[in-house]
Amino acid sequence: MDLAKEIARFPNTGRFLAGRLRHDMSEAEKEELERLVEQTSTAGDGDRIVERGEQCDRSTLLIEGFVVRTIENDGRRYAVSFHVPGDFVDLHCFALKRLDHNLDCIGPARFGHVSHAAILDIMQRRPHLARLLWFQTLLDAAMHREWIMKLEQLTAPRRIAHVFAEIWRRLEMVGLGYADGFDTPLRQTDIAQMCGTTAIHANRALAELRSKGIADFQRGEVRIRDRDKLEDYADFSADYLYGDGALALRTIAA
Amino acid sequence: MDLAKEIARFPNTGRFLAGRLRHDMSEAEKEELERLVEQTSTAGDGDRIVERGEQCDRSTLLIEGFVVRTIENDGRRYAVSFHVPGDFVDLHCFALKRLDHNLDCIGPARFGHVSHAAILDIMQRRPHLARLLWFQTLLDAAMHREWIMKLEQLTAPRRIAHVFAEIWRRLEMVGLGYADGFDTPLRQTDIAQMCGTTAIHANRALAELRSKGIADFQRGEVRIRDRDKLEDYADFSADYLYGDGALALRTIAA
DNA sequence: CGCATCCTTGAGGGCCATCAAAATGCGTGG
DNA sequence: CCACGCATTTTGATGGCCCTCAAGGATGCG
Repeated sequence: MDLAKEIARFPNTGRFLAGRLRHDMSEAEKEELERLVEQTSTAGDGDRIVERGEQCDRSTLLIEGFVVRTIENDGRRYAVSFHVPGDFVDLHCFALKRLDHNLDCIGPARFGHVSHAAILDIMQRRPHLARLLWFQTLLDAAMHREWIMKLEQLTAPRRIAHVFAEIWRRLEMVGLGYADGFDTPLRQTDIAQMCGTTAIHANRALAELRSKGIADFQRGEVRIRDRDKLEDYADFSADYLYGDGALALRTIAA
Repeated sequence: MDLAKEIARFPNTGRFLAGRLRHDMSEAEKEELERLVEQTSTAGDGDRIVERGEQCDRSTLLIEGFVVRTIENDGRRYAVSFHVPGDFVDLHCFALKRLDHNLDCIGPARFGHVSHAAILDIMQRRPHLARLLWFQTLLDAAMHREWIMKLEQLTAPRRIAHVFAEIWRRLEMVGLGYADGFDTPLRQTDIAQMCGTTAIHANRALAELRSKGIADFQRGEVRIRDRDKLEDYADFSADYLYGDGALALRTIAA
């Protein structure tokens, strides 16, 4: 499957589950999904797309840009996950109705909106596509679990290396990675929030990654010479992303 | 809704979503769910119910006992979540097919088994019930997010207090909590693994909780005098459990 | 060129990991 | 009933990671 062609044919949804189960979608399903996007919108750096507790009757697909999920507490912000283009950032809102967290843009972003009524219709008419949607929400949970282990286990530099390894793989799956790294609007503060540390310590940890030749972060440009070295250092194994590793599945029933 | 009566009428599934959306289930749905359990089984302390990577074609409902989800790394075990009776411990396996983690018993437990074929059938025939199943898998994700924040933010004693607060609330929802605390087969080692610390430090943290009068853990018996004091100390708010807090929903469409 | 934002560096102290060892509780069997 | 072994819990001492307060440099924009 040629990803560039997919994106040309399906400008809003061409990256949905790319590198994962997109190959298991029929032409009809792809067209149906693309039609689900009733409306698109844009937002800028720091904009809040969804606020904790607000009731929603539609879900949001990230078409371009970066989004973080955050929870606020005592005025401090904690990031619990992040999203790349092609992700349905709040599909779980379909069943939860109110979210337990916020969705914030990092850098400019573009979104597609899908009403919950339309998703309900899909569930009944197209169970296979519905199951793929469910799958995507479970991917989020799998990534959460990996983050929990990462936080329980790794030191700050290794956590950052782990985040870099994950971002790089996920961007590659949707055609946005480079051979020697990736670009991101993330600041050091954002990285710190994703790794449960302070911006100051994140800065020192980044310096260490640089001096060890593991990853070079410079104002949003991440350059990595040796992927194995990075992934070894971070104790990273991409299985949990359900791409083509040990846990991958090729098709899904119904 | 009288929980004791529910459990008498539905011995295998009477605790499913109790305290959450069970009130939104029709009689027919409750009966259908109970019938889904084709088989039950028991297991003992330390038994592994599901192993990372193994392919499964049925899902498991925890009827009695405690279960933790673990990921192993370098011979060390990390707990990423836990389950109480009434939880579908591996419902996500329905869409993921292979799990990214293990499911281990803490103490003796009893399980019910539901085939994926039966769930698929439910999706088409009973979309409302299917959506409740989806909801339960998303609850897990919401709890994961809270754990991430907990690990990013709190010191070891506060993390433990947070875990206690969560277990207590969840046991209460399924009729297994007491006015002054709860009982659990968890050992100090298990608590340490859930909080990303060592057994030794967990022991000191538990001593601190005891001396501060926040919680008294003695060989699986947790006694708490003042719930507000505990929850304040742990910075715990039960909203994310989607019980009857700010994020709760009363009914779910379809 | 001034300002805001982001990044970088230094010093002191607290939380927690690690190594080591002792005490407690519990079931088994003599 | 007591001795014994085992798992679990408890205590002590040392050192490292990381938080905090503080201040100085770099970058980009109007």
